Amino acid sequence: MSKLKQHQSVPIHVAEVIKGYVVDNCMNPGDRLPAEAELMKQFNRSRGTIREAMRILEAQGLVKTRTGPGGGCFVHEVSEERTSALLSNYFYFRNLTISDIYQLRKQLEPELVANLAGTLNQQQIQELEEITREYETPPKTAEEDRNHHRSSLKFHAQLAEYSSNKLLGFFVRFMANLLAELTITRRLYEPSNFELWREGREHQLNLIHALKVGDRQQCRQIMLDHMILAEKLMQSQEEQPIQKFSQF
Amino acid sequence: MSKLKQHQSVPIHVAEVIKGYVVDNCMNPGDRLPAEAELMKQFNRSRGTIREAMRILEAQGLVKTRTGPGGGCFVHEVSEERTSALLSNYFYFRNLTISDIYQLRKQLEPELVANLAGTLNQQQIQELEEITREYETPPKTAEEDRNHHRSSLKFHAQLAEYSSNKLLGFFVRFMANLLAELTITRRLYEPSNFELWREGREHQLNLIHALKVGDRQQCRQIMLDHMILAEKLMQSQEEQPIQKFSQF
DNA sequence: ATCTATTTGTACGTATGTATT
DNA sequence: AAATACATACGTACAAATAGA
Repeated sequence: MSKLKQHQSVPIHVAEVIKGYVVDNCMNPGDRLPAEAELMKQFNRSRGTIREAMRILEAQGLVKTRTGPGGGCFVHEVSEERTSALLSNYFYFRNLTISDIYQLRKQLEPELVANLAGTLNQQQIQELEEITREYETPPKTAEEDRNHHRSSLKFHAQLAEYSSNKLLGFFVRFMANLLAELTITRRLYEPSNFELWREGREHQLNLIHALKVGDRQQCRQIMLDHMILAEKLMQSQEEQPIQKFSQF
Repeated sequence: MSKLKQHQSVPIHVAEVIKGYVVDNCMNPGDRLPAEAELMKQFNRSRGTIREAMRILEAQGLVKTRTGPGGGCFVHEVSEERTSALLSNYFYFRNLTISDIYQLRKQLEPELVANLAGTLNQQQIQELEEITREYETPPKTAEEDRNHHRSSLKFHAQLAEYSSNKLLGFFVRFMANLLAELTITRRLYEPSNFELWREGREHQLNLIHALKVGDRQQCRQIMLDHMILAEKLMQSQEEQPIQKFSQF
């Protein structure tokens, strides 16, 4: 078990073994790992080494540490923010384009809302309506346009939240976050684009209605139309690649 | 810049600042970060603290360290394995099911191969054919069946590799890896399932042909059929949630 | 409210390992 | 083969946080 893999630094190895320990013992979020002193004895390593191992696990979001008596290192559910940030970093050097993202959105978001049709409760519908109110008036400035844009993406992230398919939900939210980070000014606030703004908003209102009455096919179609429209809007910008290191 | 966020440990803060430094200076993979001694001076921190910060960045896959003269800490392109492992960890406590994954595969894989139709070169086609040869005879034992299963998933991962859409490619590969980690024995080697094995294999051969001649619609349809078949095969197993901490 | 014990956090010095020149 | 420049690991000391007496 504690055989050291060649050319792998000791802290990394320690971190891996601890990870295995968590899995083997079916530990759950909140459960406490042995204290540093204990681990020093078990691995026969110095404090610094054990601590570096802990930092590795912490960076991966798998544990949280607390000081004080009863403190220590605790198993922790990996947060969505962290995972999302880590995934963004992966794409940092890989130059995604707007069309790459929209190819996926066109596939996944209609599917997501079709699943949601007729399953949302009163409160969830209200939350969606709440968000749409954030952009009920046409944007008049670049600043306002950016806010509208972000709120609109929040609408999609919220839908993803409701999905019972956690994998689908995560992917959809991740893409919405990627787009939100761009904070592109689409110059939608210029008069020529009022019509597009109106159409986009109408889509979302129609979608909410279709979700209420549970019309799967209608949901799917509206979302697809909406994606095509949204892509058109963003494509009007130069096709700049997406590049950003996420902090957390 | 170096204002310390409250309740954020020093190493994490140092790691964040270094990350910002990489972004601000548009550093690329291979570029060298300041040496430990240098960072100790700049941040006015001890060696241990700087090293913990480095461990954090390393765990995120953003840097690699090398010993020796001319060694040090280098910016590194986040590897797919690492990202994939981190993402798996996120889903560790979230109990994904086989159907969750297949809902996505059914949407994404047909789209992926449609894009690939007529774009693959001689060598790429050969690589695919190579993989299919790994399961040209029906499996006779549980062990053989597992290997077939993994090879088949390798076929899908390889297709994803060819996609010009890096986002789509990553998602598809990630799902293939998730399924491969399951190493479920499907008892496909039992006589009753020969027919299903034959059908699945035929799909892949037909797909290669359709890719060659560049029939987008055909590619899409074959892959969809294949996904439906594959799901049926896996669903014949009890619907166990997917739970595994990825090592790397 | 204060003190005390526990546990992590930070710092420093030193010795050793390792790859390049 | 030796010198060099760097990372790796250890041990100790003390600081900070927190829970409980």
